[in-house]
Amino acid sequence: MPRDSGARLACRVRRVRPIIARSFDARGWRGPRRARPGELVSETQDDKSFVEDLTDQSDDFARWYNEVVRKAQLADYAPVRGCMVIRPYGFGLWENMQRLLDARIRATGHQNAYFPVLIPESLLKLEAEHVEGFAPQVAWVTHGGNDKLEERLAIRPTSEAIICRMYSRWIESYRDLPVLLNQWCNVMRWEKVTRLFLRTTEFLWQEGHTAHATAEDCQAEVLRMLDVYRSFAETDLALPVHAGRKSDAEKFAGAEMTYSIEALMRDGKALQAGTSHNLGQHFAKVFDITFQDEQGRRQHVHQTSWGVSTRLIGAVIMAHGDDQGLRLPPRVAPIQAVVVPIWRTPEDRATVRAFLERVKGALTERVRLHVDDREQYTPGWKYNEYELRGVPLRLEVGPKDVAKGTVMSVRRDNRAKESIPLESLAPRVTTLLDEVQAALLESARAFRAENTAFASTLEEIEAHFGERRGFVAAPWDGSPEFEAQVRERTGATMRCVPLDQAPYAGRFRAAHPVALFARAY
RNA sequence: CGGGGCGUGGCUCAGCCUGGUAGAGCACCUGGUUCGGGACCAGGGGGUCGGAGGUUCAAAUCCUCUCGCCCCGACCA
Repeated sequence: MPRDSGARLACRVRRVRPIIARSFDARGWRGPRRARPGELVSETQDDKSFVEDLTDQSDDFARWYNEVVRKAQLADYAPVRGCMVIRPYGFGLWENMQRLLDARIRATGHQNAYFPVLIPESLLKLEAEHVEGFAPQVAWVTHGGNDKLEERLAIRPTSEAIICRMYSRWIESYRDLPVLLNQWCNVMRWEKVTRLFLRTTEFLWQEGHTAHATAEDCQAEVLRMLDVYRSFAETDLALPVHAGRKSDAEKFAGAEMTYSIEALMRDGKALQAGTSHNLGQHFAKVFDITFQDEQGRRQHVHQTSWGVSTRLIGAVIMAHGDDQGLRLPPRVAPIQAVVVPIWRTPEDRATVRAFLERVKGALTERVRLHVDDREQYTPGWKYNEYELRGVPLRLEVGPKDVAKGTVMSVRRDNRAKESIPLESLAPRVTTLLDEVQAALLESARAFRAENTAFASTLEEIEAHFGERRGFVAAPWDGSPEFEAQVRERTGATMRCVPLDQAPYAGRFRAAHPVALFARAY
Protein backbone atom coordinates (compact mmCIF):
# COMPACT_ATOMS: atom_id res chain seq x y z
CA MET A 1 0.00 0.00 0.00
CA PRO A 2 1.50 3.32 -1.03
CA ARG A 3 2.12 5.68 1.80
CA ASP A 4 0.60 9.09 1.39
CA SER A 5 2.59 12.22 1.96
CA GLY A 6 0.98 12.79 5.32
CA ALA A 7 2.21 9.46 6.59
CA ARG A 8 5.66 10.12 5.26
CA LEU A 9 5.76 13.47 6.98
CA ALA A 10 4.76 11.83 10.21
CA CYS A 11 7.61 9.41 9.90
CA ARG A 12 10.15 12.18 9.87
CA VAL A 13 8.98 13.64 13.12
CA ARG A 14 11.20 12.32 15.85
CA ARG A 15 9.28 10.20 18.26
CA VAL A 16 8.83 11.96 21.50
CA ARG A 17 9.54 9.81 24.45
CA PRO A 18 6.84 10.01 27.10
CA ILE A 19 8.17 12.29 29.75
CA ILE A 20 8.53 10.65 33.08
CA ALA A 21 7.24 12.55 36.03
CA ARG A 22 9.16 12.03 39.21
CA SER A 23 7.30 11.70 42.43
CA PHE A 24 8.55 12.13 45.94
CA ASP A 25 7.10 11.38 49.31
CA ALA A 26 8.32 11.31 52.85
CA ARG A 27 10.54 8.32 52.16
CA GLY A 28 12.26 9.97 49.26
CA TRP A 29 12.44 9.03 45.64
CA ARG A 30 9.48 6.85 44.86
CA GLY A 31 10.02 6.03 41.24
CA PRO A 32 8.70 7.48 38.05
CA ARG A 33 5.41 7.40 36.32
CA ARG A 34 4.84 7.72 32.64
CA ALA A 35 2.82 10.60 31.32
CA ARG A 36 -0.73 9.62 30.55
CA PRO A 37 -1.91 9.80 26.98
CA GLY A 38 -3.06 13.30 26.28
CA GLU A 39 -1.23 14.74 29.22
CA LEU A 40 0.56 17.83 28.04
CA VAL A 41 4.29 17.50 28.46
CA SER A 42 7.23 19.15 26.85
CA GLU A 43 10.36 17.51 25.62
CA THR A 44 13.29 18.94 27.47
CA GLN A 45 16.21 17.43 25.69
CA ASP A 46 19.75 18.40 26.49
CA ASP A 47 21.35 19.66 23.29
CA LYS A 48 24.38 17.57 24.03
CA SER A 49 22.32 14.43 24.27
CA PHE A 50 22.71 12.55 21.02
CA VAL A 51 21.55 9.10 21.86
CA GLU A 52 17.92 8.54 21.16
CA ASP A 53 15.74 5.94 22.74
CA LEU A 54 17.70 5.55 25.94
CA THR A 55 15.88 6.45 29.12
CA ASP A 56 17.67 9.12 31.14
CA GLN A 57 19.12 7.96 34.44
CA SER A 58 17.25 10.63 36.34
CA ASP A 59 13.93 9.58 34.78
CA ASP A 60 14.09 5.93 35.71
CA PHE A 61 17.42 4.45 36.72
CA ALA A 62 16.26 0.83 36.68
CA ARG A 63 14.87 1.25 33.20
CA TRP A 64 18.06 2.97 32.04
CA TYR A 65 20.07 0.04 33.40
CA ASN A 66 18.03 -2.61 31.64
CA GLU A 67 18.07 -0.73 28.38
CA VAL A 68 21.76 -0.04 28.39
CA VAL A 69 22.65 -3.65 29.19
CA ARG A 70 20.62 -4.89 26.28
CA LYS A 71 21.25 -2.13 23.76
CA ALA A 72 24.99 -2.21 24.38
CA GLN A 73 24.74 -5.96 23.78
CA LEU A 74 26.30 -6.93 27.08
CA ALA A 75 23.66 -9.50 27.87
CA ASP A 76 20.19 -10.73 27.05
CA TYR A 77 17.55 -12.78 28.80
CA ALA A 78 17.75 -16.52 28.31
CA PRO A 79 14.74 -18.82 27.90
CA VAL A 80 15.22 -19.89 31.52
CA ARG A 81 13.74 -17.90 34.34
CA GLY A 82 16.26 -15.64 35.99
CA CYS A 83 19.11 -16.58 33.68
CA MET A 84 20.99 -14.44 31.21
CA VAL A 85 23.14 -14.93 28.19
CA ILE A 86 26.35 -12.94 28.38
CA ARG A 87 26.98 -11.75 24.86
CA PRO A 88 30.46 -11.39 23.34
CA TYR A 89 30.83 -7.73 24.28
CA GLY A 90 29.81 -8.39 27.88
CA PHE A 91 31.89 -11.53 28.05
CA GLY A 92 34.88 -9.65 26.65
CA LEU A 93 34.51 -7.25 29.54
CA TRP A 94 34.39 -10.18 31.97
CA GLU A 95 37.41 -11.83 30.37
CA ASN A 96 39.43 -8.64 30.81
CA MET A 97 38.39 -8.39 34.46
CA GLN A 98 39.20 -12.06 34.90
CA ARG A 99 42.64 -11.73 33.35
CA LEU A 100 43.62 -8.77 35.53
CA LEU A 101 42.22 -10.17 38.76
CA ASP A 102 43.61 -13.63 38.07
CA ALA A 103 47.09 -12.11 37.76
CA ARG A 104 46.64 -10.46 41.16
CA ILE A 105 45.42 -13.71 42.70
CA ARG A 106 48.45 -15.57 41.34
CA ALA A 107 50.78 -12.79 42.44
CA THR A 108 49.65 -13.37 46.02
CA GLY A 109 50.65 -17.02 45.83
CA HIS A 110 47.39 -18.73 44.87
CA GLN A 111 46.84 -21.43 42.30
CA ASN A 112 43.77 -22.22 40.26
CA ALA A 113 41.96 -25.55 40.49
CA TYR A 114 38.53 -26.90 39.63
CA PHE A 115 35.94 -28.69 41.77
CA PRO A 116 32.67 -30.34 40.66
CA VAL A 117 29.48 -28.40 40.10
CA LEU A 118 27.47 -31.09 41.94
CA ILE A 119 27.59 -31.42 45.69
CA PRO A 120 26.06 -34.40 47.56
CA GLU A 121 23.32 -33.32 49.95
CA SER A 122 24.99 -35.04 52.89
CA LEU A 123 28.11 -32.97 52.38
CA LEU A 124 26.24 -29.68 52.12
CA LYS A 125 24.33 -30.49 55.29
CA LEU A 126 27.36 -30.93 57.49
CA GLU A 127 27.73 -27.29 58.52
CA ALA A 128 24.33 -26.38 59.96
CA GLU A 129 24.48 -22.61 59.72
CA HIS A 130 25.90 -22.84 56.23
CA VAL A 131 23.17 -25.09 54.86
CA GLU A 132 20.47 -23.15 56.64
CA GLY A 133 21.67 -19.97 55.01
CA PHE A 134 21.61 -21.43 51.54
CA ALA A 135 18.69 -23.85 51.76
CA PRO A 136 16.10 -21.62 50.07
CA GLN A 137 18.44 -20.94 47.17
CA VAL A 138 19.70 -24.40 46.29
CA ALA A 139 18.78 -26.12 43.03
CA TRP A 140 18.71 -29.91 43.26
CA VAL A 141 19.46 -32.67 40.82
CA THR A 142 17.20 -35.60 41.63
CA HIS A 143 17.46 -37.82 38.56
CA GLY A 144 20.18 -39.27 36.39
CA GLY A 145 18.55 -40.10 33.10
CA ASN A 146 15.34 -41.84 34.09
CA ASP A 147 16.56 -43.14 37.42
CA LYS A 148 15.93 -41.37 40.66
CA LEU A 149 19.14 -40.72 42.58
CA GLU A 150 19.63 -42.26 46.00
CA GLU A 151 20.96 -38.97 47.22
CA ARG A 152 20.06 -35.55 45.88
CA LEU A 153 22.88 -33.50 44.42
CA ALA A 154 23.01 -29.76 44.91
CA ILE A 155 24.11 -27.55 42.08
CA ARG A 156 26.79 -25.53 43.88
CA PRO A 157 25.61 -22.27 45.38
CA THR A 158 29.22 -21.98 46.63
CA SER A 159 31.88 -24.61 47.10
CA GLU A 160 32.93 -24.59 50.74
CA ALA A 161 31.47 -28.04 51.36
CA ILE A 162 33.06 -29.92 48.51
CA ILE A 163 36.37 -28.14 48.84
CA CYS A 164 36.51 -28.79 52.58
CA ARG A 165 35.84 -32.44 51.90
CA MET A 166 38.96 -32.56 49.74
CA TYR A 167 41.04 -30.47 52.12
CA SER A 168 40.38 -33.00 54.87
CA ARG A 169 42.06 -35.61 52.68
CA TRP A 170 44.92 -33.48 51.47
CA ILE A 171 46.04 -31.80 54.67
CA GLU A 172 48.02 -33.83 57.20
CA SER A 173 50.92 -31.73 58.39
CA TYR A 174 51.71 -28.12 59.13
CA ARG A 175 54.10 -28.57 56.20
CA ASP A 176 51.05 -28.82 53.91
CA LEU A 177 49.89 -25.37 54.96
CA PRO A 178 48.87 -22.91 53.85
CA VAL A 179 46.69 -24.26 51.06
CA LEU A 180 45.92 -21.38 48.72
CA LEU A 181 43.48 -22.31 45.96
CA ASN A 182 41.13 -20.41 43.72
CA GLN A 183 38.61 -21.50 41.15
CA TRP A 184 36.81 -19.67 38.36
CA CYS A 185 33.42 -21.22 37.83
CA ASN A 186 29.66 -20.82 37.67
CA VAL A 187 27.32 -21.09 40.65
CA MET A 188 23.57 -21.26 40.95
CA ARG A 189 21.25 -19.68 43.48
CA TRP A 190 17.50 -19.86 43.12
CA GLU A 191 16.74 -16.17 43.43
CA LYS A 192 13.20 -14.91 43.67
CA VAL A 193 13.94 -11.56 42.14
CA THR A 194 16.61 -11.34 39.47
CA ARG A 195 18.34 -8.51 37.65
CA LEU A 196 20.83 -8.77 34.81
CA PHE A 197 24.37 -9.11 36.23
CA LEU A 198 23.33 -8.00 39.73
CA ARG A 199 21.40 -11.04 40.80
CA THR A 200 20.84 -13.90 38.40
CA THR A 201 20.06 -17.54 39.02
CA GLU A 202 23.34 -18.64 37.49
CA PHE A 203 26.39 -16.43 37.58
CA LEU A 204 30.14 -16.57 37.08
CA TRP A 205 32.67 -15.83 39.76
CA GLN A 206 35.94 -16.78 41.34
CA GLU A 207 36.02 -18.31 44.78
CA GLY A 208 39.23 -18.52 46.73
CA HIS A 209 39.51 -21.12 49.50
CA THR A 210 42.48 -21.21 51.80
CA ALA A 211 43.55 -23.14 54.88
CA HIS A 212 46.06 -21.94 57.45
CA ALA A 213 47.85 -23.20 60.52
CA THR A 214 47.05 -20.24 62.72
CA ALA A 215 44.24 -17.78 63.27
CA GLU A 216 46.70 -14.94 62.65
CA ASP A 217 47.73 -16.25 59.23
CA CYS A 218 44.09 -16.81 58.42
CA GLN A 219 43.03 -13.29 59.32
CA ALA A 220 45.98 -11.87 57.41
CA GLU A 221 44.83 -13.75 54.32
CA VAL A 222 41.27 -12.45 54.69
CA LEU A 223 42.51 -8.86 54.79
CA ARG A 224 45.12 -9.44 52.09
CA MET A 225 42.48 -10.61 49.62
CA LEU A 226 40.07 -7.87 50.62
CA ASP A 227 42.81 -5.43 49.74
CA VAL A 228 43.46 -7.21 46.45
CA TYR A 229 39.79 -6.61 45.62
CA ARG A 230 39.95 -2.99 46.73
CA SER A 231 43.02 -2.35 44.63
CA PHE A 232 41.62 -4.22 41.63
CA ALA A 233 38.34 -2.28 41.82
CA GLU A 234 40.05 1.08 42.06
CA THR A 235 42.93 0.51 39.66
CA ASP A 236 41.35 -1.59 36.95
CA LEU A 237 37.64 -0.78 37.24
CA ALA A 238 38.07 2.86 38.32
CA LEU A 239 35.64 1.96 41.07
CA PRO A 240 36.26 3.55 44.46
CA VAL A 241 35.19 1.21 47.25
CA HIS A 242 34.97 1.14 51.01
CA ALA A 243 36.66 -1.94 52.41
CA GLY A 244 35.21 -2.91 55.73
CA ARG A 245 33.71 -5.35 58.17
CA LYS A 246 30.14 -6.61 57.93
CA SER A 247 27.76 -6.85 60.86
CA ASP A 248 26.68 -10.23 62.22
CA ALA A 249 23.36 -9.74 60.49
CA GLU A 250 25.04 -9.45 57.10
CA LYS A 251 27.80 -12.02 57.40
CA PHE A 252 28.20 -15.14 55.32
CA ALA A 253 26.37 -18.26 56.48
CA GLY A 254 28.93 -20.21 58.48
CA ALA A 255 31.57 -17.48 58.67
CA GLU A 256 33.11 -16.06 61.79
CA MET A 257 33.55 -12.69 60.16
CA THR A 258 32.76 -11.25 56.76
CA TYR A 259 34.46 -8.31 55.07
CA SER A 260 33.32 -6.60 51.91
CA ILE A 261 34.05 -3.86 49.46
CA GLU A 262 31.13 -1.48 48.99
CA ALA A 263 30.69 0.77 45.97
CA LEU A 264 28.25 3.58 45.27
CA MET A 265 26.08 3.54 42.16
CA ARG A 266 24.95 6.70 40.40
CA ASP A 267 21.40 6.36 41.69
CA GLY A 268 22.79 6.66 45.21
CA LYS A 269 22.41 3.01 46.15
CA ALA A 270 25.30 0.96 47.46
CA LEU A 271 26.44 -2.29 45.92
CA GLN A 272 28.44 -5.01 47.64
CA ALA A 273 31.12 -5.67 45.06
CA GLY A 274 33.15 -8.41 46.72
CA THR A 275 33.48 -10.35 49.95
CA SER A 276 36.21 -11.98 51.99
CA HIS A 277 35.32 -14.31 54.84
CA ASN A 278 37.15 -15.54 57.87
CA LEU A 279 35.65 -18.99 58.33
CA GLY A 280 37.59 -19.67 61.52
CA GLN A 281 37.55 -23.36 62.39
CA HIS A 282 33.83 -23.97 61.87
CA PHE A 283 34.22 -25.85 58.65
CA ALA A 284 37.45 -27.53 59.72
CA LYS A 285 35.60 -29.03 62.69
CA VAL A 286 32.62 -30.39 60.80
CA PHE A 287 34.67 -31.54 57.80
CA ASP A 288 37.48 -32.83 60.01
CA ILE A 289 40.31 -30.87 58.45
CA THR A 290 43.25 -31.35 60.80
CA PHE A 291 47.02 -31.24 60.75
CA GLN A 292 49.84 -32.08 63.09
CA ASP A 293 51.79 -29.05 64.22
CA GLU A 294 55.50 -28.85 64.90
CA GLN A 295 54.98 -30.25 68.38
CA GLY A 296 53.02 -33.20 67.04
CA ARG A 297 49.69 -31.91 68.30
CA ARG A 298 46.62 -32.38 66.10
CA GLN A 299 44.88 -29.08 65.28
CA HIS A 300 42.06 -27.87 63.11
CA VAL A 301 42.98 -25.55 60.25
CA HIS A 302 41.77 -21.97 60.00
CA GLN A 303 40.07 -21.13 56.72
CA THR A 304 39.10 -18.26 54.47
CA SER A 305 36.97 -17.90 51.39
CA TRP A 306 36.58 -14.88 49.14
CA GLY A 307 34.89 -14.06 45.87
CA VAL A 308 33.83 -11.56 43.28
CA SER A 309 31.37 -12.23 40.51
CA THR A 310 29.90 -10.99 37.25
CA ARG A 311 28.03 -8.59 39.50
CA LEU A 312 31.12 -6.40 39.09
CA ILE A 313 29.94 -5.77 35.54
CA GLY A 314 26.76 -4.31 36.99
CA ALA A 315 28.88 -2.18 39.30
CA VAL A 316 30.92 -0.79 36.40
CA ILE A 317 27.76 -0.04 34.44
CA MET A 318 26.02 1.76 37.29
CA ALA A 319 29.04 3.56 38.71
CA HIS A 320 30.26 5.06 35.44
CA GLY A 321 27.36 5.09 32.98
CA ASP A 322 25.61 8.30 31.93
CA ASP A 323 22.59 9.30 29.88
CA GLN A 324 24.42 8.42 26.65
CA GLY A 325 25.12 4.89 27.83
CA LEU A 326 28.09 3.00 29.18
CA ARG A 327 31.43 4.55 30.05
CA LEU A 328 33.87 1.67 30.30
CA PRO A 329 37.21 1.97 32.08
CA PRO A 330 39.92 1.56 29.40
CA ARG A 331 41.73 -1.15 31.31
CA VAL A 332 38.81 -3.55 30.97
CA ALA A 333 37.01 -2.18 27.90
CA PRO A 334 36.77 -4.86 25.20
CA ILE A 335 37.35 -2.11 22.64
CA GLN A 336 39.62 0.67 23.86
CA ALA A 337 39.49 2.78 20.72
CA VAL A 338 37.13 2.61 17.77
CA VAL A 339 38.12 4.03 14.41
CA VAL A 340 35.31 5.62 12.40
CA PRO A 341 36.30 6.37 8.82
CA ILE A 342 34.55 9.17 6.96
CA TRP A 343 34.30 9.60 3.21
CA ARG A 344 32.17 11.20 0.57
CA THR A 345 33.56 10.22 -2.77
CA PRO A 346 35.24 7.05 -4.07
CA GLU A 347 38.54 8.98 -4.16
CA ASP A 348 38.12 9.92 -0.49
CA ARG A 349 37.37 6.35 0.35
CA ALA A 350 40.55 5.12 -1.29
CA THR A 351 42.78 7.64 0.44
CA VAL A 352 41.06 7.19 3.80
CA ARG A 353 41.32 3.42 3.57
CA ALA A 354 45.01 3.66 2.75
CA PHE A 355 45.51 5.97 5.72
CA LEU A 356 43.58 3.58 7.96
CA GLU A 357 46.21 0.93 7.36
CA ARG A 358 48.83 3.26 8.82
CA VAL A 359 46.56 4.01 11.79
CA LYS A 360 46.08 0.31 12.38
CA GLY A 361 49.78 -0.31 12.04
CA ALA A 362 50.52 2.29 14.67
CA LEU A 363 47.95 1.10 17.21
CA THR A 364 47.19 -2.59 16.84
CA GLU A 365 49.96 -3.74 19.17
CA ARG A 366 49.29 -1.06 21.74
CA VAL A 367 45.53 -0.89 22.17
CA ARG A 368 42.45 -3.02 21.68
CA LEU A 369 41.35 -1.41 18.43
CA HIS A 370 38.24 -1.81 16.35
CA VAL A 371 37.86 -0.31 12.90
CA ASP A 372 34.23 0.10 11.92
CA ASP A 373 34.25 0.55 8.17
CA ARG A 374 30.71 -0.64 7.62
CA GLU A 375 29.20 1.34 4.80
CA GLN A 376 25.56 1.00 5.75
CA TYR A 377 25.89 3.28 8.77
CA THR A 378 26.77 6.94 8.75
CA PRO A 379 29.60 8.25 10.92
CA GLY A 380 27.09 10.04 13.13
CA TRP A 381 25.23 6.82 13.75
CA LYS A 382 28.47 5.14 14.74
CA TYR A 383 29.39 7.94 17.14
CA ASN A 384 26.20 7.35 19.04
CA GLU A 385 26.51 3.60 18.89
CA TYR A 386 29.99 3.51 20.38
CA GLU A 387 29.13 6.07 23.01
CA LEU A 388 26.22 3.86 24.04
CA ARG A 389 28.63 0.94 24.22
CA GLY A 390 31.08 2.91 26.31
CA VAL A 391 34.19 2.73 24.10
CA PRO A 392 36.67 5.06 25.85
CA LEU A 393 38.14 6.66 22.74
CA ARG A 394 36.81 7.36 19.26
CA LEU A 395 39.19 8.07 16.41
CA GLU A 396 37.69 9.83 13.41
CA VAL A 397 39.55 9.59 10.14
CA GLY A 398 38.23 11.65 7.23
CA PRO A 399 39.65 13.40 4.15
CA LYS A 400 40.56 16.49 6.17
CA ASP A 401 42.56 14.38 8.61
CA VAL A 402 44.29 12.45 5.87
CA ALA A 403 45.30 15.71 4.23
CA LYS A 404 46.88 16.90 7.47
CA GLY A 405 48.25 13.49 8.40
CA THR A 406 46.27 13.51 11.65
CA VAL A 407 43.53 11.62 13.44
CA MET A 408 40.70 13.29 15.35
CA SER A 409 40.25 11.73 18.78
CA VAL A 410 37.20 12.15 20.99
CA ARG A 411 37.08 10.97 24.59
CA ARG A 412 33.95 9.15 25.71
CA ASP A 413 34.01 10.48 29.26
CA ASN A 414 34.03 14.20 28.47
CA ARG A 415 33.87 14.42 24.66
CA ALA A 416 37.16 16.34 24.59
CA LYS A 417 38.45 16.48 21.02
CA GLU A 418 41.96 16.75 19.75
CA SER A 419 43.76 16.28 16.49
CA ILE A 420 46.71 13.91 16.78
CA PRO A 421 49.52 13.66 14.22
CA LEU A 422 49.97 10.11 12.98
CA GLU A 423 53.60 10.03 14.16
CA SER A 424 52.61 10.55 17.78
CA LEU A 425 49.37 8.58 17.62
CA ALA A 426 50.42 5.51 19.61
CA PRO A 427 51.91 7.27 22.63
CA ARG A 428 49.15 9.89 22.66
CA VAL A 429 46.37 7.30 22.52
CA THR A 430 48.01 5.35 25.32
CA THR A 431 48.18 8.51 27.38
CA LEU A 432 44.59 9.43 26.60
CA LEU A 433 43.40 6.00 27.70
CA ASP A 434 45.25 6.44 30.97
CA GLU A 435 43.65 9.85 31.35
CA VAL A 436 40.17 8.48 30.77
CA GLN A 437 40.83 5.73 33.30
CA ALA A 438 41.98 8.31 35.86
CA ALA A 439 39.11 10.66 35.10
CA LEU A 440 36.51 7.93 35.62
CA LEU A 441 37.98 7.09 39.00
CA GLU A 442 38.16 10.75 39.93
CA SER A 443 34.59 11.38 38.85
CA ALA A 444 33.32 8.35 40.76
CA ARG A 445 35.24 9.54 43.82
CA ALA A 446 33.77 13.01 43.55
CA PHE A 447 30.28 11.57 43.18
CA ARG A 448 30.79 9.42 46.25
CA ALA A 449 32.11 12.36 48.25
CA GLU A 450 29.10 14.47 47.25
CA ASN A 451 26.83 11.67 48.27
CA THR A 452 28.32 10.89 51.62
CA ALA A 453 26.72 12.51 54.64
CA PHE A 454 27.57 12.41 58.33
CA ALA A 455 25.17 11.72 61.16
CA SER A 456 25.57 11.30 64.89
CA THR A 457 22.16 9.96 65.80
CA LEU A 458 19.44 7.69 64.57
CA GLU A 459 17.26 10.75 64.03
CA GLU A 460 19.87 12.37 61.80
CA ILE A 461 20.23 9.19 59.78
CA GLU A 462 16.49 9.02 59.39
CA ALA A 463 16.29 12.64 58.34
CA HIS A 464 18.92 12.09 55.69
CA PHE A 465 17.30 9.08 54.09
CA GLY A 466 13.97 10.89 54.15
CA GLU A 467 15.33 13.14 51.45
CA ARG A 468 18.45 11.64 49.96
CA ARG A 469 20.40 8.55 49.20
CA GLY A 470 24.11 7.81 49.25
CA PHE A 471 26.28 6.79 52.18
CA VAL A 472 25.73 8.02 55.68
CA ALA A 473 28.72 7.73 57.99
CA ALA A 474 27.74 7.44 61.63
CA PRO A 475 29.34 6.20 64.81
CA TRP A 476 27.95 2.78 65.70
CA ASP A 477 28.19 1.07 69.05
CA GLY A 478 27.97 -2.29 67.31
CA SER A 479 24.55 -3.15 68.66
CA PRO A 480 22.20 -5.17 66.43
CA GLU A 481 19.32 -3.07 67.81
CA PHE A 482 20.66 0.14 66.33
CA GLU A 483 21.31 -1.56 63.02
CA ALA A 484 17.78 -2.99 62.96
CA GLN A 485 16.26 0.37 63.82
CA VAL A 486 18.06 2.12 61.01
CA ARG A 487 16.85 -0.52 58.65
CA GLU A 488 13.29 -0.35 59.89
CA ARG A 489 13.04 3.41 59.83
CA THR A 490 15.00 4.23 56.68
CA GLY A 491 15.25 1.14 54.50
CA ALA A 492 19.02 1.58 54.62
CA THR A 493 21.31 -1.16 55.86
CA MET A 494 24.69 -1.17 57.56
CA ARG A 495 27.04 -1.69 54.64
CA CYS A 496 30.31 -2.00 56.54
CA VAL A 497 32.54 -0.62 59.24
CA PRO A 498 35.41 0.74 57.13
CA LEU A 499 38.83 -0.59 58.04
CA ASP A 500 40.22 2.85 57.33
CA GLN A 501 38.70 5.06 60.03
CA ALA A 502 41.12 7.92 59.43
CA PRO A 503 38.72 10.00 57.28
CA TYR A 504 36.32 10.18 60.24
CA ALA A 505 38.85 10.96 62.95
CA GLY A 506 37.74 13.83 65.14
CA ARG A 507 34.47 14.28 63.33
CA PHE A 508 32.26 12.72 65.97
CA ARG A 509 32.14 13.01 69.71
CA ALA A 510 31.26 9.35 70.21
CA ALA A 511 34.21 6.99 70.53
CA HIS A 512 32.57 4.22 68.52
CA PRO A 513 33.91 3.24 65.12
CA VAL A 514 32.13 4.80 62.17
CA ALA A 515 29.82 2.60 60.12
CA LEU A 516 28.43 3.32 56.66
CA PHE A 517 24.72 3.06 56.04
CA ALA A 518 23.00 3.07 52.65
CA ARG A 519 20.13 1.74 50.73
CA ALA A 520 21.60 -1.12 48.79
CA TYR A 521 21.14 -3.51 45.91
C1' C B 1 6.47 -14.93 48.35
C1' G B 2 2.58 -10.44 48.50
C1' G B 3 0.67 -5.91 45.64
C1' G B 4 0.64 -3.62 40.81
C1' G B 5 1.85 -3.50 35.51
C1' C B 6 3.02 -5.80 30.85
C1' G B 7 3.59 -10.01 27.05
C1' U B 8 1.01 -8.49 19.42
C1' G B 9 7.02 -9.31 13.06
C1' G B 10 14.07 -8.49 15.44
C1' C B 11 12.87 -3.69 18.66
C1' U B 12 9.21 0.05 20.62
C1' C B 13 4.21 0.00 20.57
C1' A B 14 -1.30 0.72 18.56
C1' G B 15 -5.56 -2.53 18.14
C1' C B 16 -8.61 -5.43 23.19
C1' C B 17 -13.31 -1.69 26.74
C1' U B 18 -17.82 -2.09 22.31
C1' G B 19 -15.39 -10.31 19.24
C1' G B 20 -15.76 -10.40 12.50
C1' U B 21 -9.68 -13.25 11.28
C1' A B 22 -3.49 -7.95 12.29
C1' G B 23 -1.26 -2.41 11.86
C1' A B 24 2.56 1.74 12.54
C1' G B 25 7.54 3.50 13.32
C1' C B 26 12.37 1.67 13.71
C1' A B 27 15.28 -2.54 12.14
C1' C B 28 16.00 -6.06 7.88
C1' C B 29 16.55 -7.27 2.15
C1' U B 30 17.30 -5.08 -3.19
C1' G B 31 18.71 -0.81 -6.22
C1' G B 32 20.30 4.20 -6.28
C1' U B 33 21.89 8.77 -4.16
C1' U B 34 24.50 9.74 0.56
C1' C B 35 28.40 9.86 4.63
C1' G B 36 32.68 15.31 9.87
C1' G B 37 26.74 13.79 15.46
C1' G B 38 21.59 8.26 14.63
C1' A B 39 20.80 10.28 5.82
C1' C B 40 17.13 9.96 1.78
C1' C B 41 14.17 7.88 -2.35
C1' A B 42 11.88 3.65 -4.56
C1' G B 43 10.68 -1.38 -4.21
C1' G B 44 10.33 -5.80 -0.95
C1' G B 45 10.23 -9.86 2.92
C1' G B 46 8.61 -11.10 7.71
C1' G B 47 3.97 -11.92 12.89
C1' U B 48 -1.64 -16.00 14.13
C1' C B 49 -1.09 -11.97 18.65
C1' G B 50 3.74 -15.77 25.36
C1' G B 51 1.46 -20.99 26.15
C1' A B 52 -2.84 -24.31 27.22
C1' G B 53 -7.90 -24.83 27.83
C1' G B 54 -12.87 -22.75 27.59
C1' U B 55 -17.22 -19.54 25.74
C1' U B 56 -18.89 -18.38 20.62
C1' C B 57 -21.07 -19.35 13.99
C1' A B 58 -16.50 -16.47 14.81
C1' A B 59 -11.29 -14.84 19.84
C1' A B 60 -5.27 -10.72 19.65
C1' U B 61 -10.06 -8.98 21.79
C1' C B 62 -14.32 -12.35 26.70
C1' C B 63 -13.32 -16.35 30.82
C1' U B 64 -9.89 -19.92 33.47
C1' C B 65 -5.19 -21.76 34.25
C1' U B 66 -0.06 -21.35 33.23
C1' C B 67 4.92 -19.35 31.83
C1' G B 68 7.99 -15.06 31.49
C1' C B 69 9.51 -9.91 32.16
C1' C B 70 9.21 -5.01 34.81
C1' C B 71 8.14 -1.88 39.31
C1' C B 72 7.19 -1.68 44.78
C1' G B 73 7.54 -4.55 49.22
C1' A B 74 9.18 -9.04 51.98
C1' C B 75 13.30 -12.33 51.85
C1' C B 76 18.44 -12.98 50.82
C1' A B 77 26.58 -14.02 51.67
